Amino acid sequence: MEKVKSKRELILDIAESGILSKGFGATSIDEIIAEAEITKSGFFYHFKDKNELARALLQRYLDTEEAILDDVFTRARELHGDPLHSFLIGLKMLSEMMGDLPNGHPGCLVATVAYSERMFDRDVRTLNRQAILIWRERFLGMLQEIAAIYPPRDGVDLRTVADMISSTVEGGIVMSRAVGEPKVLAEQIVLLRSYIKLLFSPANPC
Amino acid sequence: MEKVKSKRELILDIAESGILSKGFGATSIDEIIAEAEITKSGFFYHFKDKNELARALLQRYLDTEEAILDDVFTRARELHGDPLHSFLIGLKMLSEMMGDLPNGHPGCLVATVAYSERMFDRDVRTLNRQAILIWRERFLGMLQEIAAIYPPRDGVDLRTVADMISSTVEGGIVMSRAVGEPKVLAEQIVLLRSYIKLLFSPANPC
DNA sequence: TGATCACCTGTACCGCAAGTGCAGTCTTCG
DNA sequence: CGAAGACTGCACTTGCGGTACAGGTGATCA
Repeated sequence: MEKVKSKRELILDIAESGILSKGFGATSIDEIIAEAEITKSGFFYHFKDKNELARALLQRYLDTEEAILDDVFTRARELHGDPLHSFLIGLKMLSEMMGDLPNGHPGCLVATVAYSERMFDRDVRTLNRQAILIWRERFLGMLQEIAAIYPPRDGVDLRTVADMISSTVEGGIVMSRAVGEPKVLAEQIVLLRSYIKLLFSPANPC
Repeated sequence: MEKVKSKRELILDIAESGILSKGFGATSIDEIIAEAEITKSGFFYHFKDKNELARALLQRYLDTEEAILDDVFTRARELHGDPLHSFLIGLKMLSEMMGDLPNGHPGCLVATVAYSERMFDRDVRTLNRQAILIWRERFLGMLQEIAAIYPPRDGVDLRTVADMISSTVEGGIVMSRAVGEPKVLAEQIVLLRSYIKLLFSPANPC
């Protein structure tokens, strides 16, 4: 029984892949309903307009991203009790995960929303903003735990470093897509890892 | 005589600000011609379709970006003869420049193209790819010059570090826009600078 | 002077996409 | 049986991208 998947979920799947490859505006409802084998009325039964589709899509996307991050850093912590080392392991796992995607990372909906502000309503934009802030807090918590044991070099603000994690992923995705080299994203995460390592390794004032 | 600006340039200006705030698909030709006070025929006289507008826009954008980078790193080199120090000065200047933009960075057309692949034709996508590769070579050249004097820590590939410069800017822009905090971009460039500094500072094997 | 050209205007039209509205249908479940 | 959930079918509106083509106007140049 593969047919447990509801039409609603099917619409979300089709819309997501369309939006990530073509953008929100270029993914037509006609195209989505053709692939989902439903009618236009069927579409509007589930979503009152395209913005509601965007909202549902973003929410679903953020939920799975959060689950992935939870999983990676929980497993990393199981492999090493030390906060710094487990964080570095987590970043390595993240990098490998990104490198293993056959066609490269499909793109981040957060960036899609960020780059088409006015196409989305307040709700969608707020949801997007909240997601970034949640990532900021997540990574900041981990960094503070690290900093309590390994004092970081002066002059760096931990919140900025926390943002750097998200920023590296977003930037890496843009670069990978623009240049057509999926490996770029993985490389950038490795470089980020190298920075974190340097940042928290004891300064040796020879 | 302010009227030296041709209608063509005016169209490009209006289209650019529209695209950066709403995305390519959401910026209608009707809207552009209304603001430019020309007719639809006038628009299609200059650009045979929307894709040609995109191509011209991207080309113009890339030219000004290149001019800015040239200017910043040339001035930085005049301030300090050493490649590492002048590079660090250049990054600082770049960061300050980004922080000084009153409404934050308006967004990068390269990312817009990267995130709406299928909306643009081959020409536009190739142009976009070339731009990233040019940036890669530019920064790689500077990094090699630095590495010749200050041997970098093992395990880092200079090409990846070169990509990191572009990646940081792209990621920083996405973050700034998504969260509504213009300063994030400037902060991320400062952090990148801090990494470059650590990377090329002599390792002290105490 | 008048011919040419760049740079437009005006009008009419096409097809597609995003909706709106609403009546009807099939299925499932209490 | 009846009600609710998950749709279908169809007709219609608006806006957008684009085409086609017939002009118009001011500057430049032989």
